Amino acid sequence: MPAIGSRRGPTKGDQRERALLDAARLAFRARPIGQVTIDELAGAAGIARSGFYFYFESKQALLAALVDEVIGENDQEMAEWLASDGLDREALRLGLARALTRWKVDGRWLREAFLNPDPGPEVLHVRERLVTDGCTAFSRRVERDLRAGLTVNGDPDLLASMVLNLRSMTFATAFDNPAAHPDEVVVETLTDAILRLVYGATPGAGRPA
Amino acid sequence: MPAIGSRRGPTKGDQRERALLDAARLAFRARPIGQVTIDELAGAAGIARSGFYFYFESKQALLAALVDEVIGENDQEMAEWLASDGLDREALRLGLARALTRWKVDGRWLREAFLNPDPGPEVLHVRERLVTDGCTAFSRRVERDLRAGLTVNGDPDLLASMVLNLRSMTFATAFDNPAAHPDEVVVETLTDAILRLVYGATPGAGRPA
DNA sequence: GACTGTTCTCAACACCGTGTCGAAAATAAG
DNA sequence: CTTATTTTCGACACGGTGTTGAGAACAGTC
Repeated sequence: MPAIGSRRGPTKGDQRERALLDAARLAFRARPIGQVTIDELAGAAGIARSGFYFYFESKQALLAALVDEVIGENDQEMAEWLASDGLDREALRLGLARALTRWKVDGRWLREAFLNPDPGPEVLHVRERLVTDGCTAFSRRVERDLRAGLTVNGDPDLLASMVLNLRSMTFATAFDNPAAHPDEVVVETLTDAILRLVYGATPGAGRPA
Repeated sequence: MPAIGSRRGPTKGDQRERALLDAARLAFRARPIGQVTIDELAGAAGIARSGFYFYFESKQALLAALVDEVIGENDQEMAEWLASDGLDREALRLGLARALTRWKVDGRWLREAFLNPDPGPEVLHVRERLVTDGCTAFSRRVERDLRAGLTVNGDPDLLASMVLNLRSMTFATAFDNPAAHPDEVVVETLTDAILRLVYGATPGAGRPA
C-alpha cells in the first residue's frame, strides 16, 4: 500500500510491538521490572505470553528498546547547554529541570536501566553507548571552555562521568523521596553543584546582583 | 559449656552460617547476585540447598546480613574526617582512599546492594538505615562548620546525599573501569570535587604553594 | 475468487530456581 | 543412657522463562 517512502506502513505486528512497548513503560513505572511478568505485558498488549517472543527476545531486550527510545529525548534536553559556552547557568538549569520532570515520570525504570549493575547484556550495551556519548559530549564542551581559559582541576573525562553520575543519582533520590525537597530546590542546588564542581565557582546565583 | 557471657559458644550451626556468609561474599565478588544460586552457596558451605533456609530466609536476607557487617567498617573509614573540623583535606582524602580500596574488592555486590532500586525488603531496610546515618553524620559535620562561618549554598541534607551519591557512583565507575584512571587520580579528584561542592573552593591542592 | 508466501498466534512442553514440610540424623544437656 | 534441641535433607509444589511446531490471519498476485 504505502509506495511512498521505502518502508511499509504500520502492519498489525508493528502495532503489537508498540503496544508491548507502551504496556511495559506503563508497568515499569508502577513496579520493579523484576516483578513484571512477560505474561502480564503480553496480556496488556492483547496477545498470549508465547507471542511476546515473536517481538522481543526477552524482557531485557524490551527494556533495551525502551532505553533506546529515551536516548533521543535526553539529547534534546541538554542540547542547548552543550551548544553554549562558558558558565551558561540558565541553559544548564533549564536542561536539568527538563530532565528531572522526565525522571519524575519514568524514574523507576530509568533507574533500573542505568544504575543497576546487571540489567542484562542488551541494556548494558545500549547504556554503555549512551554513557560514553554523554561523557564525550560533556568533556568536549569542557575542553572548549578550557581553551578559553576556565575550568578547574581534574581530567575532563573523569569530571564528565562524575557530573553525569551525580545527576542520575540526584534525580533517583528525588524520585524516591519526593517530599524531602521541592523539585526547584533540587534543580537549583544541582545546577550550582555542577558549576562549582566543574568551574570551581558559582556565577550569578550566590550573590544576586 | 560457655557459662561466661550470655551467649552460647560457636556451635556447628554458627560455623555453617559463617561459611555461608563467606561463600556468598566470595561468589558475589565474581558474579552478579542474581546469577548466584542458593544451591551453589549451600554447596560451598557443605550443606544441601534446603539446608540454606535453616540459616537465612532468602538470598536477599543473606545479602542484608552481609551489608550489615560492612556498616561498621565503613564508619571506621570515615571516622577521622567526620570528627575533624573545616576543610581537613588530608583526613577526607585518607577516608576516601580507604573506602576505594574496599570497593575495589567488594564493589560488585556493594553496588548491587546500594545502587539497585529493588534489592528486596531486607536489604532495603538495612541500606536505608545506613544511608540516613551517613547523611546525618555528614550534615552534622557541615552544620558544625557552618556555625564557624564556612559552607556554600544548598541545604546540608541535600548536599550530604549528593556527596554520598557522588562517592558511591564514582567508586562504582572506578570498579567497572579500572583502566580508565589510576586509583590515586580518582581519589584526588573526588576529594577536591567534594570540597569544592561543599565549601566552594579547593584548599591547598589547586595551586601548590 | 483461489494461490502463495509471509507474518503472526498460541498451546504444549521442558527447564530451572525458589521456598515449604516433615521425617530423621547429629549434637548438646542432664 | 535419655531427653531435648539443633541441624540436615529428600520430596514436593509453585511460578516464571524460553522453545517448538502446527496452524490461523494477512498480505500481495494472477
